[in-house]
Amino acid sequence: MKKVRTRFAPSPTGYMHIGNLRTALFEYLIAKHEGGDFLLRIEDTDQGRKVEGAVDIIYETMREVGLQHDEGPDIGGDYGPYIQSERLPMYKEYADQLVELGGAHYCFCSEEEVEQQRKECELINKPFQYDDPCKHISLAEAKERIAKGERYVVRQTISHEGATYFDDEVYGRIEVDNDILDESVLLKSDGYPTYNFANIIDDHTMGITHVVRGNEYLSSTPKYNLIYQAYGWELPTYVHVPPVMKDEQHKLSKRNGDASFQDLVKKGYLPQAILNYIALLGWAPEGEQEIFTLEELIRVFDIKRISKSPAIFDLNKLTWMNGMYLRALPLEQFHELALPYYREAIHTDVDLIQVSRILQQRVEVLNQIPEMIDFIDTLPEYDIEMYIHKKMKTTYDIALTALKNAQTALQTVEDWNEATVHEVLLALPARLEMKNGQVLWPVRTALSGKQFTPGGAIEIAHILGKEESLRRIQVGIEKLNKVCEP
RNA sequence: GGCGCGUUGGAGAAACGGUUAACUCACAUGCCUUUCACGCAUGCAUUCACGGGUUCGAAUCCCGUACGCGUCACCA
Repeated sequence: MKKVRTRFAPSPTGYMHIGNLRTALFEYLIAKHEGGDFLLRIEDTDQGRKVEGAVDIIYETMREVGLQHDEGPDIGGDYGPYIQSERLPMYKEYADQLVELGGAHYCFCSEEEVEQQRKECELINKPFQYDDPCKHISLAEAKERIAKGERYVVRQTISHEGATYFDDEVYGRIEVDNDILDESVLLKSDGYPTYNFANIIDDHTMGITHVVRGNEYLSSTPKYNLIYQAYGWELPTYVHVPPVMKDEQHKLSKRNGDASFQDLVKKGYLPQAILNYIALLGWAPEGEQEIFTLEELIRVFDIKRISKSPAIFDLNKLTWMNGMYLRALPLEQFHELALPYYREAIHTDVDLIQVSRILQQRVEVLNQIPEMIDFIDTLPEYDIEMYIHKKMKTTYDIALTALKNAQTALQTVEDWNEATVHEVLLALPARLEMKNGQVLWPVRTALSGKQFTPGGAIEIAHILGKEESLRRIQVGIEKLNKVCEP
């Protein structure tokens, strides 16, 4: 059994697509599940689309999610170079060889001539197939014209007899009649290979055993298999994967403003959570487990369980999963991740590790943090009606009583910490013949001025400190005094 | 339009011809609880796009229809 080799071959466009990242993940998992190699190849033949620093973003992303490649432009390997633009001379050589083998021919037609035929096809609503007069030019004559400096392309030669098929690992046997196959350009007149040709040559010369790619290539794959046949090369195993959609009709794409990997990270999604979530798009594990480490994914991944139908990216579920990851983190690690977000909202001197303690159980996405804790810095303006809570059975009078008693009780606390505050506050309900909520709800409201807060009255009081807590309770008392009869 | 592929609840999905169609997210309700969140529990597809057929029996096999996506570049 040959060693499995897969490749991730992105174009350096400046960001990492979620769909591409998922393809990379599948490629990585397929290789690693079999103990094989995963390589990185940069497809930069489109010079017009080149973006400065884009390659670094690719390295950075792969590093962040832990998809470590075994060979690539940055680390080398036995099959280099791993950047397509550095492999240019090779494609021409292979193209010439293919012509000798009868799998392609030189074509001297102008783009206008091709365009004209395409228009005619469109007019009668026929699928476009270029009927190339150059097919009948003898090889000797063609070489002569090339020698004289005529511009030419190398175009695939396809016999219109019969049918060709291939067996895809996901979609099964795909078969098409040869007479619908267009003879497309392999080597452009500027000497650059077309994408598909470069792919064939690179995949073969790099010993790729499993070609994993989007299912948009499903219908053109038979055509390119003809090239493998002409060279006498062994076909790779094909794994076509279904697309990742943003809704039923549209693929997820950065061009439509959909989130890229780095956008999500910027919002506070963890790379590991993102990776885990996208593994579940178009693939399902055998059991009921959904949270997986990369190691676990490698172990359980199975090509057979890749789905044929498109999967819609659900931010909702990613958010849930991100929360699971956040909660599973050691406190110190969560704290470190949260720190930058604290700085956005908190400028007073509070014990931020205490903030992390109560926040970790409640945050789902890190960028929710500033909004959740803004009350720590300054007590927001709040409506007095917040003191009324049906379930807690509070009224203005009860709230006022609770606050006044809390105030006097808290003033006596010397050593201000959660235990002491807890002790003092929880002594009140019994003494006042109230329910816990009737005391703690008003106190929490006075301390935060918010409907919902991370943590309860005691935790918040601890974080705010004695002085600020008492000040806020006093504010609450004054508010309530206005509506309560003395 | 030709060709290719797909279609299980709002989303991800399981099922591989055989009792009440797993599980997760979302949603709803209840419990827990000082709010929220967590956690726990319950509910949420009499039905698998639709119509035929095969079979004792079909979401699962076959045929057709509809809808969606892809592809038909000297773009990747």
